[in-house]
Amino acid sequence: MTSSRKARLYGGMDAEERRAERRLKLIDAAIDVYGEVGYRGATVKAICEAAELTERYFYESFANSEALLIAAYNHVVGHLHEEMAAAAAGGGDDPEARLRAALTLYFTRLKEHPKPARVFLLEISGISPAVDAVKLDALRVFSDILVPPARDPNGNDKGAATTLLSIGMVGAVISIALRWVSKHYRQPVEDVVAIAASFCRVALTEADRRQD
Amino acid sequence: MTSSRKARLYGGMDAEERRAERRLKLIDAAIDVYGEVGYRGATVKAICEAAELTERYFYESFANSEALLIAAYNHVVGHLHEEMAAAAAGGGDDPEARLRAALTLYFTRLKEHPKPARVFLLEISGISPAVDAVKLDALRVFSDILVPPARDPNGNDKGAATTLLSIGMVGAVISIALRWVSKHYRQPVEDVVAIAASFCRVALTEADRRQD
DNA sequence: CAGTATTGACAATCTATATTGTCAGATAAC
DNA sequence: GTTATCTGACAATATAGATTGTCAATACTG
Repeated sequence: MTSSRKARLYGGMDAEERRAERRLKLIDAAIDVYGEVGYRGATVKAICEAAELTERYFYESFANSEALLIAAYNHVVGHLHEEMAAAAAGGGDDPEARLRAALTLYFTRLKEHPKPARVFLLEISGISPAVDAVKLDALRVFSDILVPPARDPNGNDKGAATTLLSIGMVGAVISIALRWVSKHYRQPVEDVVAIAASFCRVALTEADRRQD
Repeated sequence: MTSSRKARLYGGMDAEERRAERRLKLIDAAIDVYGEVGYRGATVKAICEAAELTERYFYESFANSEALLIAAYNHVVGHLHEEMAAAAAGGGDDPEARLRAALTLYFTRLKEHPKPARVFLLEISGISPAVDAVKLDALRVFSDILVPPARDPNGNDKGAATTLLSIGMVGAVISIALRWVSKHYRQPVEDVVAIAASFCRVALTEADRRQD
């Protein structure tokens, strides 16, 4: 008991730390592999090899492939959203400025990291209900960053029509991103941002109009 | 030779006709099954059972599952696009009227036929490069129906920026449709059309603006 | 009716991968 | 240096479904 209370150290890390490190390596490897061959083409074996770990450690951290996909997605997208939110905050109070700042960051990151880009744009669709739910959640966050939800003075939820506007906006931005990525980043970032912003403006102004 | 020139009739149909009929039954069954369990959840066996045919006939008409998915998709979407084009034509010369007519038809059909809707909205994403290509093609047609491509007086192709506008527009419309379908058609058709149209208007007006 | 083409049911095979299990060697603790 | 823990390689098993093959029953033809 006394000696087993704290796990033996390996490489200066206790059991928990080692586990966490392996988990992270698997997530990184997964992003790499998904980026190469797609989620469906990615085998557990291939991911483990890329992570320089064996299958054993895969099942130590994840119940199955899907769990890893979700973890990888959340890893990438969580980070991205934080950055976007920060960028938006830098735009001050002007909705238009916030929007452009967030979009600029989004498309810049997309261009800097093609493989993660593939994970959260492409690979995440239509895998399973669980994955869809995760994605849906992320898109809501994404939308809220671009165009913060307008609540009426009573603090009520926005209406169904406004939701569809958000959905459409995000759909447009994602589709543009997808195309831009798949065509190897033809246009400069600022051009793409301008085009995406024109769709976001619909959500911005329509939502106002409907609130009168 | 003389007697084998014409195939034996079964049920009043010659070999070719019977083959065509079975093919059609398989496509219909596939749409049904995809609508229930998704493309990935759909086994060859299940589709054959739904079609009241055996696996043999599956491989008679299709090289593999993917081929059937593509056939089913083209079947559904080809028909839809014809109808949309006709509806648009009924809108006369006014781009706005054409747009609304086409969108109204689109969302109306979506509501009338939930299962085919699932096939061409959801099931078609990220299966394989071949399927993606088919989808890409269909979306281009879809886009051209909603907002006919503006060609400059010299008949040149539209620019890359205009392409991204089309992509964004279609992305918005499809996303709205997806949500509307998955939430069981909450809003009336005309409301959804109005929202979708507001995104299409971006492509309409921006394309003009950029052409000056 | 005899003979052949066609069909339907289903078994056999094949492939691919996930998942679990084994074990020898390496590493840290004492 | 001895022992317990941990690690890496890899074998064994399980599953699922596609694809091909067999054969008797059925429907047509002349």
